[in-house]
Amino acid sequence: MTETRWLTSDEREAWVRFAAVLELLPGVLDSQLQRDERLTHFDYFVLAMLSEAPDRTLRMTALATRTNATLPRLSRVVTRLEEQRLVARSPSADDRRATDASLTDAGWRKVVHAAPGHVANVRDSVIDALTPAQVVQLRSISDAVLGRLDPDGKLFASGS
Amino acid sequence: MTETRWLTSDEREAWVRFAAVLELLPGVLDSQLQRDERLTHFDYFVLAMLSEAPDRTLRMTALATRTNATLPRLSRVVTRLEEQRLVARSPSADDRRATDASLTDAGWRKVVHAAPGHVANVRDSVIDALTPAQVVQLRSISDAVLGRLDPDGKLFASGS
DNA sequence: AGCAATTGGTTGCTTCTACAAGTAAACGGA
DNA sequence: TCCGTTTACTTGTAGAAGCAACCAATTGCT
Repeated sequence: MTETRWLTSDEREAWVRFAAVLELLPGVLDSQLQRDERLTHFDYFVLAMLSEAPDRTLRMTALATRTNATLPRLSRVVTRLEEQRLVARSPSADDRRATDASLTDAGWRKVVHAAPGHVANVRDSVIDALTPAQVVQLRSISDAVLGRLDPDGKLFASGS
Repeated sequence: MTETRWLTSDEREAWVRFAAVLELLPGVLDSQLQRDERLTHFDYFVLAMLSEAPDRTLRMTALATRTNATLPRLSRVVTRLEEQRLVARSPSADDRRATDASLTDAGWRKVVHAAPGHVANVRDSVIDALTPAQVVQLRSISDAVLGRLDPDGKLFASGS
């Protein structure tokens, strides 16, 4: 164990505030969608990823990668969404181990209905609080951090 | 409902990446502490807040505010930490409804032991991925967002 | 003083997530 | 071709978080 490099005061101030955002923002995102659409943010994200995929269909593993979920987690979420008839499972044609998840018409309507409120919330909570320059900075910063968190860039098969 | 203001491409790129960070970072923070110290990040933060307080003691409500937790959540976490003898509860002197939470000596040693690894992880995952300029930008951005998430600034009684 | 409303905290219940184990299909040598 | 290994997914189980209901102490109004 080498000598600890403590944070400088600039670093500490940035980190403390960023950590607070990290703690608060997920709750804000979740509660708007929960209140207005009875969806968690993760549910919404799953539906949104499917809505952008060819045929509105993805294999479970691919969907798990895009949403950064573990497979067990995704499996349960898809089960729940399936019970609500927003998503349908079907065995994959080319690999009988695999399962495809597809957005149903009802699921598509749900995403379309939910998107405006969600976007408004994202604007309200984050984007509109920033200057255009800060938006660009946030992108670079997030890129840099993602480089550490997700070195293989698995999370970004598509631009989303 | 007025016309939806969709995100511009700059905004979308920033948001998608930031959302990914939001999804990944908590897990990274948690697992290092879990693995090395058997603490969640939230546990650690509770202990850290106590360690900085006068007499290493805070009222439950004050501690909940500083850690941005609901009181039910904090109550259970403190129960758990109490079982591990890291924290002790005592009835407050001036208000018999209130409860003070104090760091025990073992709790203090735990924080001191855990801090270097945690700081190293924060450096590794975030700070060292950024230029000094970006660290400053991150602070401003977080401040701006916090202004929306936490308009009353409850979260920042102390600088932490 | 006496009662209603508020504040401080804990607990019951339900939902969500993670980890680990289990099943089934597919691949890859000997 | 047969068997061991890997891949794809599901399920059992246990830990954590939120909401709402709850009790106890305090404050404020009359």
